[in-house]
Amino acid sequence: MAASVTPPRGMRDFLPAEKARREHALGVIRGVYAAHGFDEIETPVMEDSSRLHAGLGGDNEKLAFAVMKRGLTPDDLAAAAASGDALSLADLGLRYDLTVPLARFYATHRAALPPVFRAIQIAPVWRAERPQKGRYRQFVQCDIDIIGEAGPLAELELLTATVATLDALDLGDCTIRINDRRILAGILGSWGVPDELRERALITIDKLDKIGTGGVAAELAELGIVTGDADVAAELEALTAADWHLADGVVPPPAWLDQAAYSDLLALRAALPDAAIEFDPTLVRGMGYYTGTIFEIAHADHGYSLGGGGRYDHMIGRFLGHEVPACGFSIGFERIVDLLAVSDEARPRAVVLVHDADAPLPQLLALKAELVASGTRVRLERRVKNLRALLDRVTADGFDAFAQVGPDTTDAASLSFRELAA
RNA sequence: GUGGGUAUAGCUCAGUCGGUAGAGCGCCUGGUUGUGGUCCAGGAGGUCGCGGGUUCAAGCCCCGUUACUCACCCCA
Repeated sequence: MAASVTPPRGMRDFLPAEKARREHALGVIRGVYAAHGFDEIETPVMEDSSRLHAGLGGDNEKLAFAVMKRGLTPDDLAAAAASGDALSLADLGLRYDLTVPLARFYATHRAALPPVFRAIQIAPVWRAERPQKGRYRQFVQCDIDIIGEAGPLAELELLTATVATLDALDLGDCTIRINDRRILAGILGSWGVPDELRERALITIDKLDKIGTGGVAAELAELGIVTGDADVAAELEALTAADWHLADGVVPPPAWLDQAAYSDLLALRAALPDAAIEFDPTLVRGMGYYTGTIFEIAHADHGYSLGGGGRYDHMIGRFLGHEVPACGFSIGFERIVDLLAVSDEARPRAVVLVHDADAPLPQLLALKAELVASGTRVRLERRVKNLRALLDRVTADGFDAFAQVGPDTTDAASLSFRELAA
């Protein structure tokens, strides 16, 4: 078997059934997002290499696919080899998320955009990771972002639209975990964690559900992140055991709790009483650019998240020169598409016309044209020895009925359709 | 980047103690069957992922390698 015909590692072809399923889901997501007042945009799959490596992507920057400059000379190669900087051979790269391109897009087009811009981006991104279940090297993200709104209205609209989308997709048992970077900063501050170690500390805290409070405390100590006499394990224990239902809060509030941030989260929760939203003071998001609220979609049946987002008030300033507040929420399309029940959406009747190999082409085309004109989806199939295999296949492909075309068939009315059992 | 598993026909997979390659489905041909969703017979199709080694003999044992896959790290 020739190995050369497989798609690139971690990237996939989609057969008709799977493609249809994906497009259906995308249609639902687009529809809900649009109904909530967001406008879809598109940006190139590549960005300048320097922009992708500006320190905004966290670890994802290391996973970026680079695109080599055209017309490289042996001198260029030698210089790169001498400096050990392979990235100097690249001037472009494939985007590893949709947020960095959006910030660049906004900086470019702000004059043509409303003061508060609500964007939809549904597009593939690329990361050179080792593929595994639920993880690919090319995958689609469905982002909504609100740029130019500093207040909680942005968070509320994003949460509302996302919850409505998950609902419309009929994904059972989803919970949205929320936290605020300011709260995390408060915890780290109370432990005396120096600024330069905070990102690393957050990564460790993020493992809480896997390695437990003791494990996190041990790792923090091991890495030299917490050196003082703070009893990290005990505090984490108390913090995870506390009843955080965002109703009245914990009384009395812990000393490290950022009251302003916490009040904001309480307000969000109160404004969306029907949504399954849970405050989790240990929720961390990998991206370094978040500045305030952070969200993550958890599903009861899966260890990984189905999406996430948060507020990133300083990123656009990196491109624009002055600060513009922004907040976004992303659904990981690949991770939800497999969870969807196959929906029997209303679709046009689809029929198969089985004809003999020597059937006159004008007859077939006329029959097909007549049915197509009436709004029916039509597939022509040449008769085969074993009809069952053919009928099973077209049934699986979603066709509803079939008819045999004979010499006496003059128009669609003279066809005798038999329903295909689903 | 670190581990484990897998690799045999177009597809899904058997292949015993090492003895020259098998099944089902699909495909082709002929027949059968009320314009036929049935059944019967026959046929085509395989460098056993790739490269070494051991052996009289390797799909099977050993070493290497590649791909796929699952998990870790990290992430959606």
